[in-house]
Amino acid sequence: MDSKINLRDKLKESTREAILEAAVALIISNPGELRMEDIAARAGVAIGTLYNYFDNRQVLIDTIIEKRRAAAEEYIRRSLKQTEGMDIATRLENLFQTLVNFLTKHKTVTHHSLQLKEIGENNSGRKSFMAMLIDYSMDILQQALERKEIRPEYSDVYPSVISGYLRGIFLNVETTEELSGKPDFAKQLAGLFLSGAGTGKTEISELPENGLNNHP
Amino acid sequence: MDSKINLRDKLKESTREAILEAAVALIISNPGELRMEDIAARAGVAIGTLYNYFDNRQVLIDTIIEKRRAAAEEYIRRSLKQTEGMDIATRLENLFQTLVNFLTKHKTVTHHSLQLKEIGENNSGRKSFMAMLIDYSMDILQQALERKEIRPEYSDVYPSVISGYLRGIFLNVETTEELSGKPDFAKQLAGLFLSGAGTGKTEISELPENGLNNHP
Amino acid sequence: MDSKINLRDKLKESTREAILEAAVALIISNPGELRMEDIAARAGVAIGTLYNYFDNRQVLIDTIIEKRRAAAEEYIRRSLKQTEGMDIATRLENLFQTLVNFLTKHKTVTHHSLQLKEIGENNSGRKSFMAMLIDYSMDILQQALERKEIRPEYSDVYPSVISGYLRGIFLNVETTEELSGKPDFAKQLAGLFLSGAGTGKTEISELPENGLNNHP
Amino acid sequence: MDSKINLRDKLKESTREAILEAAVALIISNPGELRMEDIAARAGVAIGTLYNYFDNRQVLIDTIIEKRRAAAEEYIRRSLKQTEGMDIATRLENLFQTLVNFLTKHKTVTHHSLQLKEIGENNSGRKSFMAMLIDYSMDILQQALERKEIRPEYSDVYPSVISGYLRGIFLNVETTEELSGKPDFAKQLAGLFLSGAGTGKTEISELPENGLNNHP
DNA sequence: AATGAATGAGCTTTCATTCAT
DNA sequence: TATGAATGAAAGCTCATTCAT
Repeated sequence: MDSKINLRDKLKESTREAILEAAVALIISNPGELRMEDIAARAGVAIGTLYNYFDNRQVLIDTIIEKRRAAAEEYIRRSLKQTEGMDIATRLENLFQTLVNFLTKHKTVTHHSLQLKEIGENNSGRKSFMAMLIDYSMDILQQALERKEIRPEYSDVYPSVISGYLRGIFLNVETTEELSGKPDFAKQLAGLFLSGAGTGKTEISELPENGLNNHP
Repeated sequence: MDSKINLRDKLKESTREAILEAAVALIISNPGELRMEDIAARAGVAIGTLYNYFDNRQVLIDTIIEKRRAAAEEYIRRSLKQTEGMDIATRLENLFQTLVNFLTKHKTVTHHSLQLKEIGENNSGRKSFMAMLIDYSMDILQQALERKEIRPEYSDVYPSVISGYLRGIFLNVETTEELSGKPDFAKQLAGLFLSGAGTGKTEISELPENGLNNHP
Repeated sequence: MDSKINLRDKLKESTREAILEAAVALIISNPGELRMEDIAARAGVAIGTLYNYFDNRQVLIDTIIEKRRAAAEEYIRRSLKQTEGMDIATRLENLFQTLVNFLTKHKTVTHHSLQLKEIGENNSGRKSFMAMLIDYSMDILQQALERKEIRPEYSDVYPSVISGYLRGIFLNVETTEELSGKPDFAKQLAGLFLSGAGTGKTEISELPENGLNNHP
Repeated sequence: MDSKINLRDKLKESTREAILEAAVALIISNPGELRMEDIAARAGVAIGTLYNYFDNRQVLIDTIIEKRRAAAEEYIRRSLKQTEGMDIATRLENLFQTLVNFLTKHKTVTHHSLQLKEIGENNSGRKSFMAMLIDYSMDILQQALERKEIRPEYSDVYPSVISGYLRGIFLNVETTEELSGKPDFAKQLAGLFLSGAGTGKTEISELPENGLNNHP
């Protein structure tokens, strides 16, 4: 009787997973549309079954997004632990590389699940995923600032730039068909961030001066 | 007869504009929903009239996005012309500042029009807007490379990083209530890009070496 | 142009009426079920058209009930005015007869529309229809009491008994196929109410004494 | 073996009772809705179990109504036996008082079970309950007629009026919070029925004449 | 006998689009 | 050209009923 219950629970869990997988597959093949009927058909169950596992469409979508986010967080958290206390260059490279690795593995799903229009309607979508990444980044930068590994005069723009880098990685993985071929991508990003692109031929004018006037 | 036709065209054009303006107003007030009936009501015309000017809903949306993109392009093109031939620091700062200015002025509209769910379904949305910006940026970087103002060894990541900076600007404008207050934002971004964040305390390991092993 | 608008309004009104009539017909043929699809089919319009005239199913139903109630009230109010100030026998007979007449005319519809399960959910259903009738009856009895035409010692039960009489009329009309045949029905009701059924052979025991003990 | 079967039957019967009680409880708490799932949950059994005892939902509902009706019949039948052969005043008062007592005890259940929308769909609902009461009343009146205790000229309206009185009692119990307080209610009803409300100030015009003309 | 996950017909409601006036 | 009532496919969701375990 005990094994019977376990078996039933297992079946139940696999139905639930089948539904989620079907939904994910549909999101990938056609993001922006996700009909309950299609999910049911793809999962090989009746429409009513969907509602035995998820109260409504939005809950199903939120579940997918949250699972994805939790997986990403766990993946990244474990990876970043490896470089705890190390220097900024190492940590930054590791962060970038970890994100590349994760996105490469879950490319389309993560990308598309983050594009669902419903995302704007709950708070556990893109914002929290990015927020998590930025939080980790800020921790790293904070430590580096305390260790005087990075220049304090750019503190104001670090958040924007780092979030930009992260988004740049998203974009890069999305648009790059071949996942291989750019093994140094993360290292280069970290290097560029730390050492800058300039060759010294052109000096940056002092910061306090206000530069060009752009026309309205 | 000729002037009559012009007048008629002008009238027609103003109805068209009224429709577009109504749609934009609605997008701002409630992105993610855009009903033809509401657009017609707001524009003060009948639903049928919408279809006299736009074949269908998607065409109307595409028109809004394209207008926005074209306006941005014109704005940015004219601004960048001012720094043609100048040094990379000046040009980059100008590019960033121009984008800040444009986004600040058209904040909500650009932001929301880029969020419409329909965007994912055609190729003339965010991608083309970003693509335009990246194209301009690449021109600037290409010139800088030729002038040896920036380091060639990071060539591979410049596109990602620059698109990251641009996205960082988007994000910054979106989340910053006060448009003033960070007058040096663009200058700092340019400075960070060119001179780097590092203080030299930590050296970047040589590029060709492959760094950390992230767990699968 | 003016006539055009009028024509359109007229058409619109007739569509509205057609929908209501279709719904009423369906209620009669099968009370307890009322599908929007069937209403549309019977009215000869599309489902969407129903929603151009009524926000939702419940509003449509409420409209039917309210129309019926308003018609009844108007009918009864006008009829009762004829006997204002007359003696209780005349007024009571008139009230009963009026109700008989009205129900006979609108038999099934009134009956069935008052049975729709949705009635319990709004306050304008059976309760207000009966309440209206009882109010009118109480006015009549009150006047009779003041004129000493009826006995004050039964005051407590008049409301119950009168509402019972009214319900009895409902039932009688419902179950009587032939509307003719009982022309004296209302007069007899009034007579029975006023003069009682007893022949005097059996006296009613004095009121204050408490009668039989029923088993629990 | 025989006792084993009995035990099994008894167990089965108690499950059956649990289901019916659960359904009744739900009807009371929310008449107009009665979901099989809720009944099962409340009864502490699985949905499938409901179908082991009742072929379908309608049968379950009919069973509840029929049980209620049978209980009422038994209650009333036993009570009326006490006054067999007595005079009309006593018997009528007893009938009314018995109904008051029964309804007071089972107020909500009877009330609500008679409101179920499904009632309209079968013939064993309100009609049969009322029909039973009317049958008993008619027996009483028939005996009174034979004994010349009541006037034969109103014979036609006695059924309607009696059913009206009975309905009046229903209404009175439904709307009266305090069950006590009107100890003479039944007695007064009987008195009013037998002796009439009139004081003689106004005579009822002779019956055969047709009264007022109501407008169509 | 009991279970409860699975079923799917059926229902309400939405809204882009059409077309007669 | 402008109008807006009519359209109806499409979607989300419910719940009585079934049946393998």
